[in-house]
Amino acid sequence: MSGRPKIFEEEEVVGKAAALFWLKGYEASSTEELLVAMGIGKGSFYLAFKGGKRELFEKVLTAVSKQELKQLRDRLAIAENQVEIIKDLFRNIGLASRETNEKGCLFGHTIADFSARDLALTNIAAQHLQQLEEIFHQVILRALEKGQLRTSEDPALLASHLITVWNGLGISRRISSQSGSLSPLIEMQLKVLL
Amino acid sequence: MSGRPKIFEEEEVVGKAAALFWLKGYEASSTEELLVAMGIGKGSFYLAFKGGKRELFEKVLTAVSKQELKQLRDRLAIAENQVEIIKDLFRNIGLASRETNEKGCLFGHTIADFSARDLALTNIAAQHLQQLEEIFHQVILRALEKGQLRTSEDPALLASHLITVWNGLGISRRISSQSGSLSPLIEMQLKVLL
DNA sequence: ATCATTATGTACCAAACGGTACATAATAGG
DNA sequence: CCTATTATGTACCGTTTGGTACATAATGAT
Repeated sequence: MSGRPKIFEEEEVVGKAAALFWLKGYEASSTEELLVAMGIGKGSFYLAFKGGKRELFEKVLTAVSKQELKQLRDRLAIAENQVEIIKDLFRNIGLASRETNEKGCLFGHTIADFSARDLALTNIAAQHLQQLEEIFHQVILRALEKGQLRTSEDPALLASHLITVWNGLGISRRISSQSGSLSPLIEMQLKVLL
Repeated sequence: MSGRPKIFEEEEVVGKAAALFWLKGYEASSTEELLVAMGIGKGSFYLAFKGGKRELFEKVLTAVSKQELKQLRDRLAIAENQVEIIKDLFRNIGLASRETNEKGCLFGHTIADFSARDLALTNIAAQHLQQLEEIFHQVILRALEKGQLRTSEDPALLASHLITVWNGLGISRRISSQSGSLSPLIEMQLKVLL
């Protein structure tokens, strides 16, 4: 039944590859570098990921998406004031370290990179953003019901707007000189959630 | 003094290269493809652009930046209501064709691509956005003086915010299904300029 | 112990990449 | 018309790329 044992777990090496892709982008991360980062050899890699680098990136995208969405949903599930959780999501961009900020948003980056040449990957990234938008939407709707929010804007548009700002900040954060410099901007931007 | 005549103008081929870079990004545009798009051979190319592909891209960035900023400044110079010009800039994203939209924002894209590996190119793109932001800033200040604008937000922050939205829309437009679908969102976003 | 099975590391490879070398062509000046 | 000068096209090249082939190692089952 079972031969030589694996020396790695897929989830783990996908995570390590994610860090590199996130930092350097797809093309600029060579397979060699990725193997070093993942700590496995070519033999193991191409056995586990028959589709090579592209399949790896696809798995990275879905894994990161799943993880980020779960993390957010978990936080929302136990929160008294869900809107504050969303706001904190944005505030954290302002507070994050320089290294974290230089990574920007993996999904925005992916769309920029691939929208002209790989529909499948673009769709995965687009879907992530759509799901994030849907979460924003639901939070806004519930907050309106509870009277925690007194905006007169269309909740769906408001959610779209937040995604726009999210993606925009994903670029701004990459070129913001110091950690914290985006905070005043973000605070202003969050006034749409009053 | 002068030998064999050139069969191309630098400005012209830089423009043609820009279209390809803009559509496909830096890495995905091979030198071969670029040469075809520009309509010149390797000999001419490497004579005119000693720095090769990278120098070409740098010239593309500066050329597009210069052109776009000039166009905007010219429009502002003859406008009665400058704020409307800025608003139209955003509205045009909503109205643009699918092909135009798929190009997204060259400068945002460049930052995403290069911020982790090429400071010089990143800076050119960042500078463009800063100049755009400065234009927004000035327009807002003047509109406030003239009483054309009655916002209580800090003009500098407002300009930063507009750049954020600009960059965010640069991503959204790449995945928006149909032309025009972003317009309601953009109209809502422009309410910060009241 | 041997065998089937699965994983690993290494040697190897074809293709594409960006870039160079160089022979040749077209102009202006003398 | 010859020469200096500049531009062009083509043949070529070294590297790097992502990827494959294969011999070998480690396990469970019999």
